[in-house]
Amino acid sequence: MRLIVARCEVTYTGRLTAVLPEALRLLMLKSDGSVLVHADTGGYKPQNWMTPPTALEFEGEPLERIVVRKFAGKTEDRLDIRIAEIVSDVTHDMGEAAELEKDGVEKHLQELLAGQPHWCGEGFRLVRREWPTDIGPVDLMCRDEEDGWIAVEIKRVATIDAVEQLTRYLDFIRRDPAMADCTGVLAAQQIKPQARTLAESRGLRCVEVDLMVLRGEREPELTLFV
Amino acid sequence: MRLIVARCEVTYTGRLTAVLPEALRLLMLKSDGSVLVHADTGGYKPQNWMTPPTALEFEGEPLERIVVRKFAGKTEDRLDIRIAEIVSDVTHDMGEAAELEKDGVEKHLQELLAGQPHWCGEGFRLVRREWPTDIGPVDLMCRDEEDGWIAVEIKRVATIDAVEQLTRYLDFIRRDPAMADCTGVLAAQQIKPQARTLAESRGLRCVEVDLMVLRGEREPELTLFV
DNA sequence: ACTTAGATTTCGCCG
DNA sequence: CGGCGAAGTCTAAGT
Repeated sequence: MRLIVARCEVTYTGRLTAVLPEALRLLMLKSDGSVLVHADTGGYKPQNWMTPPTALEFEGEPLERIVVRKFAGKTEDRLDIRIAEIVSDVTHDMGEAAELEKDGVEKHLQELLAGQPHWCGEGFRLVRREWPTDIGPVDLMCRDEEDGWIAVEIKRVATIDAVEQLTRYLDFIRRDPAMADCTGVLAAQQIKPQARTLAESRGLRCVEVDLMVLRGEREPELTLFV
Repeated sequence: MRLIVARCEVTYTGRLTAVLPEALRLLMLKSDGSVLVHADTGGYKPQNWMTPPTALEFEGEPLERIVVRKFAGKTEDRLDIRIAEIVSDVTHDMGEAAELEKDGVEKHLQELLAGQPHWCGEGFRLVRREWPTDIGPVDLMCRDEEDGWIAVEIKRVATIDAVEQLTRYLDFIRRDPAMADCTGVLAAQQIKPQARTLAESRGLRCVEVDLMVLRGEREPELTLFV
């Protein structure tokens, strides 16, 4: 990884046009071809960047210009870095960094709900996970106490997109006469109000689930009015 | 900005739990409180990070541990960096970096079309931008020469999602008897063929607009057959 | 190569 | 402060 601290002006042309006026910034050139331009503020995002694969071109001695090119389809993306002054320029061999181990993403929610489908609805039994349809798999397919079919879409945060997704699945599932009365449940850690509005306007049930409760690490909230 | 190249192990707990095994990485500590952990590969994204506002805690001399805390509502987010070996540790005063000037995003398109709604359709007058519905605001609400209502959805690149979005808005708008005959227009710099097909099958008009023409920097194309 | 869906999405705007 | 939608979203997985 090459780290250059320099006073520079950066121009991006591609999907849009963007110009960064001359200022002191960090240029991060990764060994996979990534180029990131970071300011001292601005948080997570680089001010400008190019994702791999890229072709780099260096001009000047000392360095005066870096051109980063990418051939993405018909249009060429280009990052043009004009360097006015170099404050620091170091290269570190960092080798291979181990992968990130994550826990708590949507997949885990699906695993937990598959094992305890009653959190999706009273008396639900799991038929199978990743129930296939012509347009992709539904997260869970369940049956209720009256043997009715229920397709369950699981999200960490459910937005309107999730409602559309579940609606599409149901459209296809119901084409099978045996499942014409299949209903839908949207299960998520958090359901956005507008997603709930849309879901209920389409007759889809909404269930908010708690990861801690699913893991048995917290008691479910008591129902005050029975 | 403080740049530390170090062999370290990083643990994140918050919205999920993630562990990075010990390896050589770049730690970027920005003056706004951002902390980014970058590997030499992996492109654009940091392997781990925390966005401002944060509280940093340093332990050991030489540095052995950095704890980054964030108080986001009810749950505390925490990044725990355990440093095994420091390869480099430098701080640069980068001052204020000028803002990024972007050009060609959807907002500009909406501003320009709001000022010249006739590009969306003959004789259109703007009623308001960001017309509210129960499921979110429509980009433009217009009336035509016969005082008919038209909802306009604006996109940089219109895909099927944009058609679905406009359809949803119309479903809700038309529930008001006074607007039951509201029609829809999809306006975009580029309309994908499948989006156009779906839109027209639903009776929605499609308009491709040219940013240069809207700005008056280019003459509109002549209509060959009048 | 293209499409789809997830993401600790992040970010900005408007209520 | 929360909700919503755009983003040069990025990225990984499936086709």
